[in-house]
Amino acid sequence: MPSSPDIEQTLRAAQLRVTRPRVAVLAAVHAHPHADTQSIIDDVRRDLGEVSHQAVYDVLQALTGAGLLRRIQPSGSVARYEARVADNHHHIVCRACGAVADVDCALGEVPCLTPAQHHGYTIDEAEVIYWGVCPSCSAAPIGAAGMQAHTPSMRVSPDEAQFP
Amino acid sequence: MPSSPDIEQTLRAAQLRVTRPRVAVLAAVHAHPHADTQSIIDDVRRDLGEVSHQAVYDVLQALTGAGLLRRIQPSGSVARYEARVADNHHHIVCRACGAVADVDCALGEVPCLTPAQHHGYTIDEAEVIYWGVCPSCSAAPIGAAGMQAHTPSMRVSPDEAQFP
DNA sequence: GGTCTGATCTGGAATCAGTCAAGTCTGGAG
DNA sequence: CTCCAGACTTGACTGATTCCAGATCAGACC
Repeated sequence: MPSSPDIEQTLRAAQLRVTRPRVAVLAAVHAHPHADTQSIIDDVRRDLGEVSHQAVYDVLQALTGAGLLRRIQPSGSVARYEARVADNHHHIVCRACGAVADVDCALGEVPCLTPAQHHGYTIDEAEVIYWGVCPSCSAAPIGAAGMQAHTPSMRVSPDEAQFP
Repeated sequence: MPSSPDIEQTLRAAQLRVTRPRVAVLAAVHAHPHADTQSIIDDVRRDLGEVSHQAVYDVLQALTGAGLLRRIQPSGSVARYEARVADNHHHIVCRACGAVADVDCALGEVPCLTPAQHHGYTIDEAEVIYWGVCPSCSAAPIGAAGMQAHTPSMRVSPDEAQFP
């Protein structure tokens, strides 16, 4: 996890001004990959005191636009952010609790960008989401029993994404 | 595209009661693959007159649960539905206009369910979204110029998903 | 260090997809 | 034809996200 000076360095390298909310947001995402916006807001406030949600949304958008963060949004979930942007990795999402885990790209470096047909589209990213059930939800089938057969639309509050 | 009796047959086969809203919703999705909820509501109302949005939401959920429809939701887009559920195909989404196109699964039948690591998860579905720019947006770079470098978060109103 | 300027932040309100709850209606089994 | 579980209507609500206008601030230049 990068230190505060590292984070400032990163921001400057991306031609972004260094502000306390930005540093805090970037630190929060580094600390809690796949965190949702509300968790990030909470974490930033724990760090800095009162910060408007608008500031956090703006910062997230700026950092995502600069390529410092990546936004992921599995069906039925709110937007989540992660700081691992260098590689083309994918995600496994638990249908029961919404927990997200990283997976390396199955096919190598920049690989899976060649679909069977491209319909004339210029492809620049392949986003793969594996849906399944995480180990802890498999172990506790009570909670998993009520889940939807297809895409889950319930409010997810995965252990992994909540801050302790 | 199935006729109205075909649709009723399909509903009965899925142990669902045949109601006018259900037939209309199923017909609308067959007619307009990748349509968003609002478009479906509009189409159903054009067909039946006043129908509550709640009814359409309920019907979409029931049909999705019964496996008659598949729900897809690319990041930054609203929920979309399609009636092609038999195979495990994927989608190409245009970053500029949000248009969606189908792609057959690159690896065969039920293939891409084996990620590089599974972290103990039990995988049952792999959802692949290719991000790129569609031919018409490539041809008209004016509109495409302002797009986000990463995931688009603007309100998409793709030609393909709107009804003519 | 002081000043300027454009980017950023604040606070509030608006928007919009989706959900909830309670009452009414109806398809289809008997 | 009757009945009733399931489907639909109505209306309000939630929660995520965006928009706006004015205040503040970081960084560059003097």
